[in-house]
Amino acid sequence: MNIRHIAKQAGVSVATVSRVLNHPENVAPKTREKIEKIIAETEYTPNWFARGLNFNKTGTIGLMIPHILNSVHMEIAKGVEDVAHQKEYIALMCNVEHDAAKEKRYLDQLIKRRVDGIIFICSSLEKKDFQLVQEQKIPVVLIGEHKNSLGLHVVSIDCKQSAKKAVNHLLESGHEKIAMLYGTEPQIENEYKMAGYKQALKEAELPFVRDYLREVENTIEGGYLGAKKLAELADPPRAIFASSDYIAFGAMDAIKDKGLKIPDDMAVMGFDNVRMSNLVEPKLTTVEVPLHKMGVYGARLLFDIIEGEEEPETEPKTILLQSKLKIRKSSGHKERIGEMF
Amino acid sequence: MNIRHIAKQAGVSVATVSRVLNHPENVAPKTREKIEKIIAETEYTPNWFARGLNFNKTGTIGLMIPHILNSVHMEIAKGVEDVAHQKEYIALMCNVEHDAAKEKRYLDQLIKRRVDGIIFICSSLEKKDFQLVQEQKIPVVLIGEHKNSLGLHVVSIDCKQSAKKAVNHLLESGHEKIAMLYGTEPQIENEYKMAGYKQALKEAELPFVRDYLREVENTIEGGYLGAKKLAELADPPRAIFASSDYIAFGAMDAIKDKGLKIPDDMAVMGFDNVRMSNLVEPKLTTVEVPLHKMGVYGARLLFDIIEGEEEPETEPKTILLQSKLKIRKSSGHKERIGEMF
DNA sequence: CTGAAAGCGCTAACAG
DNA sequence: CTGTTAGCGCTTTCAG
Repeated sequence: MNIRHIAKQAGVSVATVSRVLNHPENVAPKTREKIEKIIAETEYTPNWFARGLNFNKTGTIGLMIPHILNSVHMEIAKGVEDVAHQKEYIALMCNVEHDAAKEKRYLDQLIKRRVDGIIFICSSLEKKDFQLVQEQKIPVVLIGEHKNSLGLHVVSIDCKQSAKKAVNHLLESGHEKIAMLYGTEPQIENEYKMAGYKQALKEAELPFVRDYLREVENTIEGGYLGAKKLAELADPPRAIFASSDYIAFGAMDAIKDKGLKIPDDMAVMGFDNVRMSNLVEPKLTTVEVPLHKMGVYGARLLFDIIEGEEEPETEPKTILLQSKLKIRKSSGHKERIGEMF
Repeated sequence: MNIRHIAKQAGVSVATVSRVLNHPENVAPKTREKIEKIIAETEYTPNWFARGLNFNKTGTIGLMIPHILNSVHMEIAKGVEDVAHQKEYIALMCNVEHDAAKEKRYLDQLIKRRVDGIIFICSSLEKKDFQLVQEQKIPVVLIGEHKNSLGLHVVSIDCKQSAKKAVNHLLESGHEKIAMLYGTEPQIENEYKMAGYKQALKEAELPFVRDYLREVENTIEGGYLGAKKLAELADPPRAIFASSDYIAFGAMDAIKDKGLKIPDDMAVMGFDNVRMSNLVEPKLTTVEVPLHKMGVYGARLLFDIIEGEEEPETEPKTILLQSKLKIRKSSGHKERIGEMF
């Protein structure tokens, strides 16, 4: 069923049918109605490839997701999908699994498929890969901090400041021996969080203890293992700042398994404020990150560029959103203030 | 940069270039190498639309996901993506949000884009929608039980039996007043789970109490609200069987808020065995569902059909996978048996 | 307002 | 082994 069938049935040329599809205003109402009727009856839909061949517009954006089983990333993805769907675009979600090679492979696919734009969530790609995309004039937006973001639009929070805020809260709650469990992935954001941790300690004039800083897999299991090691130290810390809630969940489990009490023996602080963080026991103090909003803002920015509102040569934008402390029981704050801020 | 540029640079015809791309064995080694070199240098990639126009094969499958923030669905999706990626296919993941209209919209898109196959996870579509797809000769696999699956390949567990098994466990643990909280979505599977619940009661010759059966949103919040109502009943149940772990999590939270002890005052049983289910307190007894495996099997089945191993007119297959009880503390089993089975 | 025809980039049958 | 050429289905000038 193609445009010629329709044309024949309507007794017009293919050009006319094409017109009612693309510029209906240039067709006489009578012929237009006739053609529209036939189109409806036959449920004809123009061949997508033929269309793409002419337009080089696909109504598709690419979305790189570090890991589709991590609800932090999926919250962001949901934000992107929400606006994409509303704009009648479709988002090709790519499950990158924190693997630069896989991300690169997906990137090639996306370029090949001529997507109209790409959003990277916490990408692990390097500058030269992004340049590849820019050469193709494909608009790009990064969500999450990135070292190589120069020249690219970015939507993010300030990881370093947020981490600092978190550690400061632990300090204010009376802790001095504070450890940090930071995830291997996403690498760059966690480096910034680590920097925030170190700076907070420094400003408090506390020594930096090498043993208190551990890299772990960014999973519940990673957190479990990391906290276990910390608890087994000769001089164990009294508080743990985890770079993600998942790590914190694992840490809490390990602490309990060691027979220690949270927060009395060891306090825990997470990062992200995923839905489960106030269902574990004790409820987890954490840093609330506006995940969904980041996705929405990122997508809006991308569509502004795609739809040409934004001049392509304009200065790249960096949108920095605010994080907030969510104070709950796990951090052992002195007063019971519920959820501050 | 198109095939003609390459042909010109190599001093050959476009046909020859096309050949080295598609049937390199039919090209003289010398010319082939020359052309391959130029292709590599110029980083030429054939226009995807032009290709699709000729082949009507896209290297893409559609994947309908009820809700991308629900890790149960995403585990399945991950299974699908794993095999798709390995087969060098790309999966268009569609976030349906339990909304039949949105699912239909996505379906139209997928058909328009000529995907090579579609996998539906717990679809809410009706028979006639599936017929639409079958008319287009697009292979389809359903993951999750479905009333209208006749004539379609299905990969699933037996929800009714699994639910029955769950309720039986509660019965064996000494409970008699057992309530059920079932999620609005995915509708059909939950109907089957409910049937299992009813049958288990019947076989135990226990009365069915209308108030003990509540429909709630399939979320933590839904579970919270539902359990709260149950706890406020004049004659409250002593155990709750939830149709999903998320509902169970919410229920546990509500029970605790009411000042009741789990499992002594009220036992809780979930369904799915999501990662968090042994991190809540007490650890949640639940039904383990082989989510990832379901995705893998579904995808394999689909690719068998796509790649023609499976004759299109063959009898539709139904692959039923096994669920298992995961017995933990929340159900209040008499003996401490750890995680049975 | 409508039709004829060129062309988008690629593939494959056909001839050589 | 390679080139010519006719499509694939659609859009869009250009004439009329």
